[in-house]
Amino acid sequence: MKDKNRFVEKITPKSSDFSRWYVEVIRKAELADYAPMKGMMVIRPYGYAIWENIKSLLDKRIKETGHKNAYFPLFIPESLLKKETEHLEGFSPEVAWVTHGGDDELEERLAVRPTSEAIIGNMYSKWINSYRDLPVLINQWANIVRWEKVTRPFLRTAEFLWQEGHTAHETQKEAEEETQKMLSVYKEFVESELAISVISGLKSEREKFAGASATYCVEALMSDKKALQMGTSHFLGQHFSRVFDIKFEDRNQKLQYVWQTSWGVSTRMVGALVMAHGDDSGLCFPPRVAPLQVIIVPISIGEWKQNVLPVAENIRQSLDQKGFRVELDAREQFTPGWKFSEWEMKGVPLRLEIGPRDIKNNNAVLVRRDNRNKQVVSQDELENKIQEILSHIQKDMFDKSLKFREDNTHEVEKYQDFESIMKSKMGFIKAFWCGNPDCETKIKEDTKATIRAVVSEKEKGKCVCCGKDAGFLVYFAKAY
RNA sequence: CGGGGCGUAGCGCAGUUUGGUAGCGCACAGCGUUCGGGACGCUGGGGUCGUGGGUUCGAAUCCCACCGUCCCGACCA
Repeated sequence: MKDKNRFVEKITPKSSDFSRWYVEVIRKAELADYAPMKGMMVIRPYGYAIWENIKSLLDKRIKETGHKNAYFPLFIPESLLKKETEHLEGFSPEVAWVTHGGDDELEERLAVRPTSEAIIGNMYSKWINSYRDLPVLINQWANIVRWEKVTRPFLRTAEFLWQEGHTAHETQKEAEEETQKMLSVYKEFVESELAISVISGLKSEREKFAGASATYCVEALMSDKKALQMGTSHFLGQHFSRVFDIKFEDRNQKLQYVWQTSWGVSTRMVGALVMAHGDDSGLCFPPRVAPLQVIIVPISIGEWKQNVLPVAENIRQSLDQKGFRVELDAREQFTPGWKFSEWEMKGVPLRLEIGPRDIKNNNAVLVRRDNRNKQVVSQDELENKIQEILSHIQKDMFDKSLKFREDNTHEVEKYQDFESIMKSKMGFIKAFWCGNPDCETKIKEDTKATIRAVVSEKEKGKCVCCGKDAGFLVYFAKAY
């Protein structure tokens, strides 16, 4: 009887059906819900809080590296988008068009931005005249619409939130350095705040951004051993500046086109947190971005009811004042056990239990979400202990992610091994590639794996596919 | 966008084969007993059966179209 009830409440185990687990945990933890339009979701308060934390931490890093925020229009005239053909061809299948204003048909239809290179390029051509105007270092936080055919909450939705940086520079070298700089900002951000270990590198021609000279990325391995791109940084060369006529007079009084970059990360990050850290009990958030860092569960039995709650509330207040994200779950209709499971499912890093036993001894019990370790702590040293444990959780979660990535990265020389690993173990395959797109295509057709990142172009080896001399060391994986 | 599955109360489902006026568990509300790992009893509220059309005396059930969602392929942050 009790077992049956428990079964109904529980989510599908991650190990038995990853996709189903993913969708269930997102809905049950109230991160997001489906909207009535295809491929669109509502990000609920608990999910949005993670995005807000990501946003404020990343925004700080973006500003520290010299960028300023601005906002450009949601709509882009078709003629502007059409100026760059490669770019348009890359995006046209997924552009949403506005054709009417009120009842009147527009003379020129407007694209709902699938990305903002075109509108920003157009404005930069007005703003940039001299080398003295450079560099231009602008970032915007915005929503993006791409009419995707296959969607999944957070990972690929028709509308998503992101940050897109767009910079213009005097020299190629400076723009290339900017591209690398932002790539490393992303890598450090994902690893230190999201506690997800990533690889970074260059995209192949086939995988790169439409219109870019070079696309770099950070890629992580999710716990089903498929790869997820978590951020991109593009070196755009003078591609867009020629198209949008972004010219400046250089130090020798010659007219030049600017060198550009663009880079972005999106709400996909939230999906990555779910898939990288979650387990059969639900979500598990790293403390740095967790919506709640500490949940206080009072054990208030019988006559202790009057005594436990005030103490719990005092603890909540003092932790709150110290800047911890903390809540007290004082709901009477649920038992402590129920609350334990509930908050574990919602991924709160640390649970604080306080009951009659603890109050007698001036203690509290702290339980970690990531490894369930339990310890009794004196109420007098709660703050320090919690601070310490939270930082341990952050570190341990990253170490676990790093180990997972390393354990699931396979160095392969023979094509036969490549195929069998992709069929069974999955994960990253680190191998040599000759650079021929035909090999890339064959590998994709045979195994569904794609090149996630080129990590070195100077190594010497034999192509895992054709066996010819190869200069590229690359990571392959099945990707989201 | 192709191939397949699903859509019935907030969630999970039964009912559809064989048409006859909608049900179960959980959740929710009230009262009481409980509370250190998903408590229990009694009482109660909640449904245009995804949407629109058709067949029929009568449709959750049969037919058509559309929408949404999930899985597998082709395309992508």
